[in-house]
Amino acid sequence: MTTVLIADDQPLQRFGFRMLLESQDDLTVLGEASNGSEAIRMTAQLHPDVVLMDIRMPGLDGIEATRRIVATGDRTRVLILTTFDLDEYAHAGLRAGASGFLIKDAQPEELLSGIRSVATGDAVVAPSLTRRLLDAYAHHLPAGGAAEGASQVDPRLSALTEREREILTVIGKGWTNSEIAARLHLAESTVKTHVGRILAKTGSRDRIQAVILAYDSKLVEPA
Amino acid sequence: MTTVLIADDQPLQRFGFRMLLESQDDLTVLGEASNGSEAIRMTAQLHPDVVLMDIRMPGLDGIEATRRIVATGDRTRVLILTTFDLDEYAHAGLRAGASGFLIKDAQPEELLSGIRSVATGDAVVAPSLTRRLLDAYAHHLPAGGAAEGASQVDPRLSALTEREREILTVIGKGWTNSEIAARLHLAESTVKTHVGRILAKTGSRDRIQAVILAYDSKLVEPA
DNA sequence: GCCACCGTAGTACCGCGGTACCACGCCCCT
DNA sequence: AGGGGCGTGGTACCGCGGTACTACGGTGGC
Repeated sequence: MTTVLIADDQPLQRFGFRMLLESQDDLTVLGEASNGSEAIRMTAQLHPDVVLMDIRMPGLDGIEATRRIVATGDRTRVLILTTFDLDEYAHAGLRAGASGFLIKDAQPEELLSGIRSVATGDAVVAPSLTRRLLDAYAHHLPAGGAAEGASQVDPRLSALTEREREILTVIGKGWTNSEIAARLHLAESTVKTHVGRILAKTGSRDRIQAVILAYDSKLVEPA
Repeated sequence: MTTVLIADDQPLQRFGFRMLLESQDDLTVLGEASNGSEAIRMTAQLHPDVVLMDIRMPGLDGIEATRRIVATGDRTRVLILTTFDLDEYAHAGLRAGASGFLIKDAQPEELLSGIRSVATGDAVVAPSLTRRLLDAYAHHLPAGGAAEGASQVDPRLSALTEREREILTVIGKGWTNSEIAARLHLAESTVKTHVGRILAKTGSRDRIQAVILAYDSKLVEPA
């Protein structure tokens, strides 16, 4: 028997998941959490085999919740379920230690088999994401290494090197590539290389997403 | 007995809706459509009392499907259900003739009562949308002027028209021109015209500066 | 009745941004 | 001595973004 905790801020979505899971003999829903903090608390208390985790939740989001749950060393596995197949999320989610990543745009059967796979220790990634994930990881692996303390660093930035975070900061200030090159005494091609890696690592499709990330992660502060 | 057609491209979402609705004695699900065209065809065939319509669907979207269903003059009512409470959607949806507009971030009871209201000819709008809808419709009358609240609008945004502020908001969310066009039902050239005027009026050299402005002026909030 | 503004839409053009791929020197670790 | 990560730099290509200009229907003001 596999036990599951549902973490999603949308009541209707939770309801659907619960109905689907409980229609299966081998799956039991232990509870429902509507945000990240709740998910962490309930996981510590109920020790489910699998947490079905939504990313977008008020307060503590699914990525951060995943990180903390995985950090406990408990045997609970996290399967992230999101509406969008943005690599940004996939990256951050997998870096956070999730065992799987599926998009909600999936057949019920896929979700069920995903849960069963994750419960037995396997990993699952939505087909539509697999390719891009491989590309991104082939491009460059994490490195990051230490940086354990780091405290309130946004997990999505954790893969970036020192220099890359610097560049991201000025991207967030709206500088163009040529401006960055001039003011940091670099060749524009170097700047492009950095920017490319930043986009790949953070899963941003263009510098605009990176600007938004810089703001959301408080790398740059609103004026 | 109220009959319902579910139109949503996400199988899991449909499953949840179906389970919820069928748990009620007075509601029957006649069928499920996974895109707009299917919704239209099935409506013409099954004549449900209510169509539960998602906006984002591949091919023909929910707005256009709503328009065509309403245009048939049939007594079928459309209740739009969307993930986001963007006013663009609400506007477009209600203009298209929808009888209601709810966000998926709702309690199951709200959805059920919404369906019953719409079936009896009433209209339903999600509480979080009501205010903005009223604001927008008020603007329809006297061209703003008063705007008693006036709130804390950033002076740099004061030259913008209502529509331009809308566009700037989604620019701030990182949408590309083509995404804006698609989701707001505009031609890309129109979007470019708007963007160009926004940049000119705000003194931004590119959309990146506009994104930063949107954050700094609190037009969009950090996640 | 006319004019100004707004929202819509189109065409044509060009440059920056992003990608793909390659390359080299430095430093740290084994 | 090797290897891997990092920062630097280069070339080539292409698509999206932004500009310039035009146009037209609707609405509200005068």
